[in-house]
Amino acid sequence: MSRVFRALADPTRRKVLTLLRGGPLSAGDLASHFEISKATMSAHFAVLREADLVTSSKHATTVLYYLNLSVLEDALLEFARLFGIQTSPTQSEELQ
Amino acid sequence: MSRVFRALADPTRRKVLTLLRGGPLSAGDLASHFEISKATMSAHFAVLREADLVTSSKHATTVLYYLNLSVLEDALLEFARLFGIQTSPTQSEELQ
DNA sequence: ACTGTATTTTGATATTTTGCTAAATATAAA
DNA sequence: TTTATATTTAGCAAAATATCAAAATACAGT
Repeated sequence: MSRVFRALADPTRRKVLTLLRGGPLSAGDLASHFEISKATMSAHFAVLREADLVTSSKHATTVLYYLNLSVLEDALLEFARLFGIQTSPTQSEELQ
Repeated sequence: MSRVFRALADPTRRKVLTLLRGGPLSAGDLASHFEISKATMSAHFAVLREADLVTSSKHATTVLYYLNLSVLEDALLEFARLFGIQTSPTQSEELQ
């Protein structure tokens, strides 16, 4: 929980996540959207991985990053639950 | 946005917010739930105030803290919108 | 005016975060 | 095997954060 919020507290990392909404992107493609060194971007990716907000896979020399939407959804629900804010039921909950 | 997530990244501050769900509490009452100095708690309150997650009012020597639920709700909606996660409409949206 | 209570501010220290450059790693291609 | 490309790791500096004890502030009651 803390790790997810901490990851979301940085605007660069939030933008990375929104870029990944459109589908997986490589580390380099993601980095090209920012004026920040690739080494620093790599550190941001590590924070996102540790929060389990993204996963990665390596193909040849490029590393692809994927958005882990389910962790975001869980964080959102936990957030809502913590403060008694009502949200719509999830699909899996409706199936019960 | 960053300030709200950063404020939520700390477990002490999250617990303060959940304690305030039951209604306003004084700085001292809030502090009594933690094994942390009052000076440090005061710093946590300042972070929550800067994120606009709480407001405060002074009565004589005691400072009362109030949960600002609407800011939490807005943050939750923004969070959901950012990632295209569906939520139920708010009451005010239904009234339009 | 003095005393006691509640809270915040200040000053100090330790840790974490964010950023950089340079070096290391891994892989593909020539 | 050398070279080029993509990415991460290492090492470092500056800024931000978390914590405390002690001092300062604000107010109520005596």
